[in-house]
Amino acid sequence: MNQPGESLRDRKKRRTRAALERATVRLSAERGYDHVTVEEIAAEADVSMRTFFNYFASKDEALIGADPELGPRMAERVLAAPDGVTPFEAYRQAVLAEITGELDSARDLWLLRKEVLTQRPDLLLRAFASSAESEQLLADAVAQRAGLPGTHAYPRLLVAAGSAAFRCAVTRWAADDTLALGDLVGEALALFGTGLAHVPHHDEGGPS
Amino acid sequence: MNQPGESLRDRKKRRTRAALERATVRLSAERGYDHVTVEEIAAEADVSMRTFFNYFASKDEALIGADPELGPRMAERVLAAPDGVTPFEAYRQAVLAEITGELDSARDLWLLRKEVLTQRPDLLLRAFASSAESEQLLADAVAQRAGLPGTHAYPRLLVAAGSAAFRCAVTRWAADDTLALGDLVGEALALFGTGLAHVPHHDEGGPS
DNA sequence: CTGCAAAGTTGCAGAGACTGCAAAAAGCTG
DNA sequence: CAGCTTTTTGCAGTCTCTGCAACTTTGCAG
Repeated sequence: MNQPGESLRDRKKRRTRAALERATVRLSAERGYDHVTVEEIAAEADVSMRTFFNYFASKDEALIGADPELGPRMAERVLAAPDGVTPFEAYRQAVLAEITGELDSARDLWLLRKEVLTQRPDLLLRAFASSAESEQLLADAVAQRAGLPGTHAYPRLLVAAGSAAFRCAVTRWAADDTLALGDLVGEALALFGTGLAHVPHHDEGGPS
Repeated sequence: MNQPGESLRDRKKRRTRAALERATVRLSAERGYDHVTVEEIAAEADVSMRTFFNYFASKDEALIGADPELGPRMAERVLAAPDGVTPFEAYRQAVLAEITGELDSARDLWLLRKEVLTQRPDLLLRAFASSAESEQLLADAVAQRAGLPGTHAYPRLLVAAGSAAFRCAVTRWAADDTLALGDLVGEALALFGTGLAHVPHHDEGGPS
């Protein structure tokens, strides 16, 4: 009875993961990240502490809601983009799609995360530490699409630029939430696209 | 008797820090990063474990040899560049100067680090996690130089691009050490300078 | 429905990173 | 030497994270 949809098992797993992520974010926003123990998070999600670590390799990962399928999903998106689209553009679309999807389905969580990250900016950087594997995967996809050997700098730089863009965008978003996170990421990627050699004009918040 | 040079205290501190860094790198290269405990590192450097944590906030920091003065030093370099030099160029020079200086004074350590990072690429990413503060400092310097408000994306993106360039360069260097690390960083920064929107030509290893 | 296999959960014991505190040691200065 | 500041150290304790083995839940086929 294993419909393509989801087995009971899969549904439960998804719920547990979501509960743990949610508990981590909520409690951290409430009391501060390091005044919350994994034990408390697990209790809040109604599982044992040991189970927490079956889902997330670290507290950091849980805070950011690390998704093991994100890397593969984005890689697929990059490869699936229509011909004639540049690797940069394909990657850019993949990033933006991922972000709008995330904000669409869990905007409330991101608002709480923003609180936590405002207090502890280093957590954002740390959260990306576990994504080394995903970056590799994505870089390979970009390389394939660009017809470059895996040793070339370009693919790695592009995906590294992507996470840098995301990080900077979140930081700015946290400081001034009148702007949409998606737009900020878009702006950052645009700058990376045209190059940083010259300083961009200083017409902030001008007419759209 | 406090000559502008260095007091005995300062000299000892410097030596202890260097010994800890060196012990961390050497033992990690020898046995693998997580088969080395802080206790062993401290013993190797002839200090107590508690002293290790007076110098480095984490094992990660010790492996990479985190230097508390690096941020300020680079910020100063950026601000001290002659007028007429673009912020990008000033930053680029600061990065390259730092790297050649480092390789000049401790090439052997970097060769060992390369071994460790080949086994555990995620450590490179993690090592940067503690540099959030430094990045902020540097971004402010770049902003000042560029005459931009601290809220602008450009300065943050530039310094983020810098660490991305460094990370990617080290990764490539680890995979193929016929190339000079400094050149790889330079190449990466050049790509960020001209923009990632178009795929660069594929003439690897062509005539210098 | 029943029994079996696969997948997931749990508790436990333990290693090891890291912190706060206060005492001891070492370097500095008059 | 005496007094002061900085550094080192030991110790107790908290917390993250892991391996292991028992136990429970789900999926499935007879």
